[in-house]
Amino acid sequence: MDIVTAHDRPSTPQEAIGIQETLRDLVELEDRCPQEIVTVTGLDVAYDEDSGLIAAAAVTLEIDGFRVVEKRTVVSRISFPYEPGLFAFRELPPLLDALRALDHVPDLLICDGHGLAHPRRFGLACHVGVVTGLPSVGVGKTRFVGEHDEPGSERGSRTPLLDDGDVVGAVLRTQDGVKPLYVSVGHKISLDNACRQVLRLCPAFRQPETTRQADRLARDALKEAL
DNA sequence: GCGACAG
DNA sequence: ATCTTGTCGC
Repeated sequence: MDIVTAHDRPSTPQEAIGIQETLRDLVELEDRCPQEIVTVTGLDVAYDEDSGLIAAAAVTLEIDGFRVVEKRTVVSRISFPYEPGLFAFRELPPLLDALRALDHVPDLLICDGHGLAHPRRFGLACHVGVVTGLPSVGVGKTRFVGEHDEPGSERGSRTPLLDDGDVVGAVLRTQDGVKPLYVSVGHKISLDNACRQVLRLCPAFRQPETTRQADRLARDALKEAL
Protein backbone atom coordinates (compact mmCIF):
# COMPACT_ATOMS: atom_id res chain seq x y z
CA MET A 1 0.00 0.00 0.00
CA ASP A 2 1.34 3.42 -0.90
CA ILE A 3 1.49 6.03 1.81
CA VAL A 4 2.75 9.56 1.34
CA THR A 5 4.12 10.88 4.58
CA ALA A 6 6.46 13.58 5.70
CA HIS A 7 4.51 14.79 8.68
CA ASP A 8 4.83 12.04 11.21
CA ARG A 9 8.20 12.65 12.86
CA PRO A 10 8.32 16.07 14.53
CA SER A 11 11.24 16.81 16.84
CA THR A 12 9.37 18.97 19.34
CA PRO A 13 5.85 19.10 20.82
CA GLN A 14 5.38 22.54 19.30
CA GLU A 15 6.19 21.19 15.87
CA ALA A 16 3.83 18.26 16.45
CA ILE A 17 0.96 20.59 17.32
CA GLY A 18 1.67 22.60 14.19
CA ILE A 19 1.43 19.46 12.08
CA GLN A 20 -1.91 18.57 13.63
CA GLU A 21 -3.30 22.04 13.02
CA THR A 22 -2.24 21.84 9.39
CA LEU A 23 -3.48 18.34 8.65
CA ARG A 24 -6.80 18.64 10.45
CA ASP A 25 -8.21 20.67 7.58
CA LEU A 26 -7.79 17.63 5.35
CA VAL A 27 -10.15 15.47 7.38
CA GLU A 28 -13.30 14.50 5.48
CA LEU A 29 -16.36 13.86 7.62
CA GLU A 30 -18.73 12.62 4.92
CA ASP A 31 -19.15 8.96 4.03
CA ARG A 32 -16.62 8.40 1.31
CA CYS A 33 -16.09 4.74 2.09
CA PRO A 34 -17.50 1.93 -0.07
CA GLN A 35 -21.25 1.39 0.27
CA GLU A 36 -20.49 -2.23 1.09
CA ILE A 37 -17.59 -2.52 3.51
CA VAL A 38 -15.94 -5.90 3.03
CA THR A 39 -12.49 -5.70 4.59
CA VAL A 40 -11.46 -3.90 7.76
CA THR A 41 -7.97 -3.44 9.15
CA GLY A 42 -7.36 -3.26 12.89
CA LEU A 43 -4.35 -1.33 14.19
CA ASP A 44 -2.70 -1.52 17.60
CA VAL A 45 0.67 -1.30 19.30
CA ALA A 46 2.45 -2.73 22.35
CA TYR A 47 5.32 -1.17 24.26
CA ASP A 48 8.29 -2.17 26.33
CA GLU A 49 9.58 0.97 27.96
CA ASP A 50 12.64 -0.81 29.36
CA SER A 51 14.05 -1.82 26.01
CA GLY A 52 12.53 1.18 24.26
CA LEU A 53 10.83 -1.06 21.75
CA ILE A 54 7.41 -0.62 20.20
CA ALA A 55 5.56 -3.26 18.19
CA ALA A 56 2.80 -2.35 15.76
CA ALA A 57 0.29 -4.68 14.15
CA ALA A 58 -2.12 -4.38 11.23
CA VAL A 59 -4.69 -7.14 10.76
CA THR A 60 -7.14 -7.19 7.91
CA LEU A 61 -10.36 -9.15 8.36
CA GLU A 62 -13.40 -9.74 6.24
CA ILE A 63 -16.05 -7.97 8.30
CA ASP A 64 -18.49 -10.75 7.50
CA GLY A 65 -17.16 -13.85 9.23
CA PHE A 66 -13.89 -12.32 10.43
CA ARG A 67 -11.71 -14.40 8.13
CA VAL A 68 -8.13 -13.16 8.28
CA VAL A 69 -7.09 -11.68 4.94
CA GLU A 70 -3.58 -10.69 5.97
CA LYS A 71 -1.56 -9.49 8.94
CA ARG A 72 1.69 -7.59 9.42
CA THR A 73 3.80 -6.65 12.42
CA VAL A 74 6.69 -4.24 12.78
CA VAL A 75 9.04 -3.75 15.73
CA SER A 76 11.01 -0.53 16.06
CA ARG A 77 12.29 1.97 18.60
CA ILE A 78 10.09 4.38 20.51
CA SER A 79 10.82 7.78 18.99
CA PHE A 80 8.48 10.16 20.78
CA PRO A 81 7.47 10.46 24.47
CA TYR A 82 3.90 9.80 25.51
CA GLU A 83 1.94 12.99 25.84
CA PRO A 84 -1.86 13.23 25.87
CA GLY A 85 -2.88 14.89 22.63
CA LEU A 86 0.31 14.00 20.78
CA PHE A 87 0.32 10.32 21.18
CA ALA A 88 -0.14 9.71 17.46
CA PHE A 89 3.48 10.72 16.92
CA ARG A 90 4.53 7.79 19.08
CA GLU A 91 2.45 5.19 17.31
CA LEU A 92 2.24 6.52 13.78
CA PRO A 93 5.72 5.57 12.43
CA PRO A 94 5.49 1.84 13.18
CA LEU A 95 1.77 1.71 12.33
CA LEU A 96 2.43 3.23 8.92
CA ASP A 97 5.25 0.75 8.36
CA ALA A 98 2.84 -2.09 9.10
CA LEU A 99 0.23 -0.61 6.76
CA ARG A 100 2.79 -0.15 4.00
CA ALA A 101 3.56 -3.86 4.21
CA LEU A 102 -0.04 -4.81 3.42
CA ASP A 103 -0.76 -6.12 -0.07
CA HIS A 104 -4.47 -5.53 0.04
CA VAL A 105 -6.00 -2.07 0.48
CA PRO A 106 -8.82 -2.37 3.06
CA ASP A 107 -12.15 -0.57 2.99
CA LEU A 108 -11.81 0.77 6.52
CA LEU A 109 -9.26 1.22 9.32
CA ILE A 110 -10.08 0.77 13.00
CA CYS A 111 -7.73 2.62 15.33
CA ASP A 112 -7.09 2.06 19.01
CA GLY A 113 -7.52 5.69 20.06
CA HIS A 114 -9.74 8.67 19.32
CA GLY A 115 -10.32 10.54 16.08
CA LEU A 116 -12.18 13.85 16.28
CA ALA A 117 -12.62 13.40 20.03
CA HIS A 118 -9.35 15.22 20.56
CA PRO A 119 -8.48 18.72 21.89
CA ARG A 120 -7.53 19.88 18.39
CA ARG A 121 -9.99 17.53 16.63
CA PHE A 122 -7.14 15.50 15.19
CA GLY A 123 -6.51 12.33 17.13
CA LEU A 124 -4.65 9.24 15.94
CA ALA A 125 -7.55 7.95 13.84
CA CYS A 126 -7.77 11.22 11.88
CA HIS A 127 -4.03 11.28 11.37
CA VAL A 128 -3.85 7.71 10.10
CA GLY A 129 -6.83 8.33 7.84
CA VAL A 130 -5.47 11.51 6.31
CA VAL A 131 -1.98 10.19 5.58
CA THR A 132 -3.28 6.93 4.08
CA GLY A 133 -6.29 8.48 2.40
CA LEU A 134 -8.40 5.62 3.77
CA PRO A 135 -11.65 5.78 5.74
CA SER A 136 -10.87 5.41 9.45
CA VAL A 137 -12.65 5.16 12.78
CA GLY A 138 -11.33 5.94 16.24
CA VAL A 139 -12.29 3.63 19.08
CA GLY A 140 -11.19 4.65 22.56
CA LYS A 141 -11.64 2.72 25.78
CA THR A 142 -11.69 5.80 27.99
CA ARG A 143 -12.78 9.41 27.65
CA PHE A 144 -10.23 11.95 26.54
CA VAL A 145 -12.30 15.07 25.86
CA GLY A 146 -15.99 15.93 26.06
CA GLU A 147 -18.97 15.23 28.29
CA HIS A 148 -21.78 12.74 27.89
CA ASP A 149 -24.74 11.03 29.47
CA GLU A 150 -24.50 7.37 30.33
CA PRO A 151 -25.86 5.31 27.42
CA GLY A 152 -28.56 2.69 28.04
CA SER A 153 -27.27 -0.62 29.35
CA GLU A 154 -28.17 -2.57 26.24
CA ARG A 155 -25.85 -3.33 23.36
CA GLY A 156 -26.30 -0.70 20.65
CA SER A 157 -27.31 2.11 23.01
CA ARG A 158 -25.40 5.33 22.44
CA THR A 159 -25.21 8.92 23.61
CA PRO A 160 -23.42 11.85 21.94
CA LEU A 161 -20.00 12.95 23.13
CA LEU A 162 -20.01 16.76 23.32
CA ASP A 163 -17.01 19.03 23.56
CA ASP A 164 -17.22 22.80 23.32
CA GLY A 165 -20.57 22.56 21.59
CA ASP A 166 -19.34 20.03 19.04
CA VAL A 167 -20.53 16.46 18.69
CA VAL A 168 -17.07 14.90 18.58
CA GLY A 169 -18.13 11.29 18.91
CA ALA A 170 -20.49 8.76 20.44
CA VAL A 171 -20.40 6.71 23.62
CA LEU A 172 -21.43 3.30 22.37
CA ARG A 173 -22.44 0.23 24.37
CA THR A 174 -21.08 -2.75 22.45
CA GLN A 175 -22.19 -5.43 24.93
CA ASP A 176 -25.06 -5.55 27.43
CA GLY A 177 -24.03 -4.15 30.79
CA VAL A 178 -20.42 -3.64 29.78
CA LYS A 179 -18.43 -0.38 29.90
CA PRO A 180 -19.07 1.53 26.66
CA LEU A 181 -16.54 2.51 24.00
CA TYR A 182 -15.83 6.00 22.66
CA VAL A 183 -16.34 6.03 18.91
CA SER A 184 -15.31 9.00 16.82
CA VAL A 185 -14.83 9.82 13.15
CA GLY A 186 -11.35 9.45 11.83
CA HIS A 187 -11.65 10.15 8.09
CA LYS A 188 -14.10 9.68 5.22
CA ILE A 189 -16.90 8.19 7.31
CA SER A 190 -19.92 9.52 9.20
CA LEU A 191 -20.36 8.97 12.91
CA ASP A 192 -23.52 6.93 12.32
CA ASN A 193 -21.77 4.62 9.91
CA ALA A 194 -18.75 4.40 12.20
CA CYS A 195 -20.94 3.21 15.07
CA ARG A 196 -22.69 0.76 12.78
CA GLN A 197 -19.41 -0.81 11.66
CA VAL A 198 -18.02 -0.93 15.20
CA LEU A 199 -21.13 -2.76 16.36
CA ARG A 200 -20.71 -5.29 13.57
CA LEU A 201 -17.18 -5.87 14.80
CA CYS A 202 -18.33 -6.44 18.38
CA PRO A 203 -20.73 -9.42 18.23
CA ALA A 204 -19.41 -11.02 21.40
CA PHE A 205 -16.83 -8.79 23.06
CA ARG A 206 -16.51 -5.20 24.20
CA GLN A 207 -13.72 -4.36 21.76
CA PRO A 208 -13.82 -4.74 17.96
CA GLU A 209 -12.52 -8.07 16.69
CA THR A 210 -9.99 -6.16 14.61
CA THR A 211 -8.55 -4.44 17.67
CA ARG A 212 -8.50 -7.66 19.67
CA GLN A 213 -6.50 -9.44 17.01
CA ALA A 214 -4.15 -6.53 16.42
CA ASP A 215 -3.57 -6.23 20.16
CA ARG A 216 -2.66 -9.89 20.43
CA LEU A 217 -0.38 -9.76 17.39
CA ALA A 218 1.47 -6.69 18.62
CA ARG A 219 2.07 -8.27 22.02
CA ASP A 220 3.34 -11.47 20.47
CA ALA A 221 5.65 -9.59 18.12
CA LEU A 222 7.04 -7.55 21.00
CA LYS A 223 7.57 -10.62 23.17
CA GLU A 224 9.31 -12.30 20.27
CA ALA A 225 11.66 -9.34 19.84
CA LEU A 226 12.73 -9.23 23.50
C1' DG B 1 -3.53 27.50 41.46
C1' DC B 2 -5.88 22.73 41.11
C1' DG B 3 -7.19 18.71 38.54
C1' DA B 4 -7.62 16.13 34.01
C1' DC B 5 -5.02 13.91 30.83
C1' DA B 6 -6.28 8.63 24.23
C1' DG B 7 -2.21 4.55 24.80
C1' DA C 1 0.52 1.19 27.60
C1' DT C 2 2.20 -2.06 31.60
C1' DC C 3 2.48 -3.88 36.43
C1' DT C 4 -0.29 -7.03 39.31
C1' DT C 5 -3.29 -9.31 44.44
C1' DG C 6 -7.28 -9.75 45.73
C1' DT C 7 -12.05 -9.70 44.96
C1' DC C 8 -16.92 -9.19 43.28
C1' DG C 9 -20.53 -11.53 40.63
C1' DC C 10 -22.58 -15.11 37.88
